[in-house]
Amino acid sequence: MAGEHTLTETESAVAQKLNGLVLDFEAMAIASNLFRAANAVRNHMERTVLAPHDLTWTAFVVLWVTWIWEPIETRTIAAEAGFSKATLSGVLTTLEGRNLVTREKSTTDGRLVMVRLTPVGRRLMKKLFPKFNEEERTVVSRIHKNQRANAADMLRSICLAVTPFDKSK
Amino acid sequence: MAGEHTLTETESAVAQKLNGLVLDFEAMAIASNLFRAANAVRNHMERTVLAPHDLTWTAFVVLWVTWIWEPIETRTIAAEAGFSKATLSGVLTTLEGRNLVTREKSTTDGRLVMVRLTPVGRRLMKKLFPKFNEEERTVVSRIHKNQRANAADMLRSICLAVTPFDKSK
DNA sequence: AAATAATCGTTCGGGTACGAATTGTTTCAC
DNA sequence: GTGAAACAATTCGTACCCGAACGATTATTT
Repeated sequence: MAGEHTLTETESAVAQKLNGLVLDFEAMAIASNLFRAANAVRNHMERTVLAPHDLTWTAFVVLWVTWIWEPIETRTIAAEAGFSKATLSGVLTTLEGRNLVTREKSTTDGRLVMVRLTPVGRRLMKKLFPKFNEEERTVVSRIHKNQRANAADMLRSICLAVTPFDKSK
Repeated sequence: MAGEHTLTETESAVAQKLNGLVLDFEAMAIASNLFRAANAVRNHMERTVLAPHDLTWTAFVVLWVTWIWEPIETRTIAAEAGFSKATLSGVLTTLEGRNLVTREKSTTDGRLVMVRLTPVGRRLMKKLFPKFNEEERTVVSRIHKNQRANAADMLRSICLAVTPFDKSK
């Protein structure tokens, strides 16, 4: 993470490549840093909190969402966690094999599948989440306290801007 | 993306799960929104700009870094793009098979591999990047202009906070 | 009631993603 | 100068990750 080239160096290099074209370097910097940050945080979490319990970031997110809202439909987990149903299917199989979650057909609608945590999964989350939140505190530690609400808002604005539906307002 | 539960609902649900424990909900919101945003942006870019050219997000990032700095060492690409050398190896093989990049051993150090764009790759980037930047403009469109520099800084602060070395200052 | 459409979770194929082990190269100690 | 240590990229094994296609179930039409 954190490439060795500075922003200005990159800008002038790009400017040379596309002589005369109008580029929004500020937008470029935000998009680029958004990914550096997300990657850095995920790697940090996996190394410090998740790896000792043999959990990937994605697996943890699925456990977390299920823990909060169980019983929960798979489509809701996917929407809440932010990845596709196809991805979720595989992750659930992994977690099921490790006896952390259970799948069962909905009794009211045969198409739906309800997901729950096993007692083992519930115990794991109760132990893990405080540690996780502790590291989340590290993540934001260099953002001024009075700027943090602002930071969350900005990230929400970015989500809104690229969400397909409801682009108005 | 954009789960159906509001932040406050989530907070009270979590609070119930961990009765009495002190949690930093602001940190939680920032970390969570960071990933929603990063995912949303990547998916948006893949659907609007990249899919027509059969490129994944990662493949595009590799092409971009190479385009700006070629000839470039593989380890530098990985550092600049923010993922592991193991990942890069696979992506380079894919891009090489599509005749978009070339690999060649460094003449001065036999351990290093230098990567370049092929003419085809260079032509692709010259056409693609302006469209990409156009969409980056969409990404930041809902952040107030006078807040954008701030946004980039916050994301950099997050990177710094979780970067293993040089935690001081 | 029987086609038709919509919706759900899964599967499939191709492409990332990582840490650990591996292979090849250079450098360092002596 | 030769063995050891350091370093670079790749390979390996496992686990995501997505869109598209699929089969099963429910809803809608007529």
